[in-house]
Amino acid sequence: MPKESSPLRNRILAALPAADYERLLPHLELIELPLGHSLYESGAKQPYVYFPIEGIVSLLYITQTGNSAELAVVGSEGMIGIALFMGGETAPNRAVVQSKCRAYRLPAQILKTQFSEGGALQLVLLKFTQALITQISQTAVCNLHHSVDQQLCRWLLLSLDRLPENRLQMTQELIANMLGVRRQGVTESARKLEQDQLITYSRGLITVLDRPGLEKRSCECYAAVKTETDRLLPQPSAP
Amino acid sequence: MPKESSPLRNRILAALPAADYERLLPHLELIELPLGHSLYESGAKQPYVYFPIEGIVSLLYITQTGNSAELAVVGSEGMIGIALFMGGETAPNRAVVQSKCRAYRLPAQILKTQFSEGGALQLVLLKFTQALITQISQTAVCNLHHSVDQQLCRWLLLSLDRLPENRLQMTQELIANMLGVRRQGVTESARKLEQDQLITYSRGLITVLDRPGLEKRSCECYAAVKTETDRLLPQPSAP
DNA sequence: CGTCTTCAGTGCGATAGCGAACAGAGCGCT
DNA sequence: AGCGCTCTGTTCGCTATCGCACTGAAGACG
Repeated sequence: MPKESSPLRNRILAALPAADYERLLPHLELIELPLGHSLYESGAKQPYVYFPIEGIVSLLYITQTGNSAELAVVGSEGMIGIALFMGGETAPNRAVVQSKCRAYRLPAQILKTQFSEGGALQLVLLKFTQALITQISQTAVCNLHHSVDQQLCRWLLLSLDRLPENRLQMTQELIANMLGVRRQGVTESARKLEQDQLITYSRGLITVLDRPGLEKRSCECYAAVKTETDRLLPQPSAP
Repeated sequence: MPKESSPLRNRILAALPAADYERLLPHLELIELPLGHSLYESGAKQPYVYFPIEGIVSLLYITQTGNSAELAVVGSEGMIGIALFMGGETAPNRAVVQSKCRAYRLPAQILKTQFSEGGALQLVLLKFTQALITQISQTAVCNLHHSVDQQLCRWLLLSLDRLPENRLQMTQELIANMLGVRRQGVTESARKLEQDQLITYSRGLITVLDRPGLEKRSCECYAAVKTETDRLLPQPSAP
C-alpha cells in the first residue's frame, strides 16, 4: 500500500505508467475537503478536477422543487469532474463531500491537455467514466424497482467500500436526502437493521456489525455496480 | 436536409469534418432494423456499432426478477455501442429497437481505431456520451420523484423528437415495460391525456394532438434532457 | 362467418411511501 | 444544573402504485 497521503492511493493515478504519472505529479496539490463542501455546482465551470485518496463524494441532482437524488458516489477509485474531458465543460449536477475527504486537485487545463494526448490516462479516465455510467444506471433501476430497505443496504455498502473502517458518520436525515426519500423511511429501515443486529447507530454515527448480512439484504444493484467497477478498474493490489 | 438515406442524417456523422467523414464512409453499411430487434445483449461483445438515421432504440436494463427499466433512448442524434470506445467493450444492458429503424453500422474495430486517433470523431462521440449520461441521470431522478402521468409525458416527448410524424406505434404494454410500471398505470394516464385532448390512440397507435400541452404536463426532466442534448450536440441546421 | 389473439378498460384489496406533527433522548453550552 | 439544539422514534391519515382478475372491443385469420 502506498504511503498515507501519496497520490497513488487514488486508483486512477495508481493505474498510470510512470511517465504519465510523473507528468501530472508537479501539478497535483493535496487538499482537505470538509464535510458538506461542494466541489462543483450544477452548470458551473470547474477550475479543478479532484482525485480523492480518502473519503466519499456524492453526485447529486436537485430538482426544481428542491428534492434531491444521489446519482452516484465516488471515492478513491475515481475522479470528480468528468464533464471536463467529455467535452461539455459543465454538467447539470452537484458534487458534495459526504465524509471527511482528502483529494489531489489538478488544474482543469492540465487535465484537458493531458487527456487529449491519448494514451494511458485517457484510457483509464474513460473506463472510470463507464463505471460511473453503470452506477448511475443502476441507481435509476434501484429507484424504480427496489424498496427503501434494499436501497439503504445498497447505500451503506457502497459507502463502506470507500471508508477505512466499518463506521460512517451520517445522520438519517442526510441519508434520506441521498436516497431521495423521507427521513422517517430511513429511520424505519434502520430500526429493522438494528433489530436484526446488522448495524448499530446513535446520533449520526452508524456502525456496521454484519456486512455479509447487509449484502444478503441488499438488492442486486450493489453487486452489479461492484462487479462492473472492479472489472473496469482492477484493484492495484492485483499481482 | 441531406437526402433520404444519407449517413448525414445522423447527427454525429453530420458533425464530422469532411476528411473524418470520408474515412468512415467506405465502412458504413445501411441496414434496416425491425421492431423488437436487439442490437446487443447485456455483457455481450458487439461486432458493430450503429448510427441510426431514423427511428428509436431504447437502452434497457433487465433485473434478476425480470422487471425492466429504460435508461435512455437514442435516435438519429446518437450512436449505439459506446462501451466500445469507453474501454469496457461490454455494458450490462440491452439495446432494443423500439420503432422501425434504419441505421448505418460500422465494424467495431474501425470505430476503435478511428476513435483512438483523437480528433473530431473522438470529440463528438464523447459529447454524445455526456448527453447520454445526462439522460440516464434524469431517468434516475424521474423514476424517483415523478408520477406515472409525468413520466408518460416525458417519454412521449422524447420519442416524438425522434420520429418524423406526430404518431407512434407502441402498445401501452410496451410503454409500461419501458417505464417499469404496470400496464394499467399507463392505461390510466393515457386515458387522462385522451380526455384532455392531448393525444388519441387505438390498438398500438398513438397520435399526439397537442404537443405544447404535453410539455406543460411533463415534469422538468424532458426539458432538462433536451436542453443539455442540444447544448452538447447542436442541430446541424443551425446557421 | 365464426374463432382467436391482442389491446385496452375497470374494479378491488393490499401496501409502500408521503406529509405533517409531536415526543423523547443525547449532547453541548453557559 | 438548566437550556436549547440536533437527532431519532412514533403516530395518523392520505395517495399512488401494485398485483390480480376479469370484461369488452378491435382486428387477424382460417
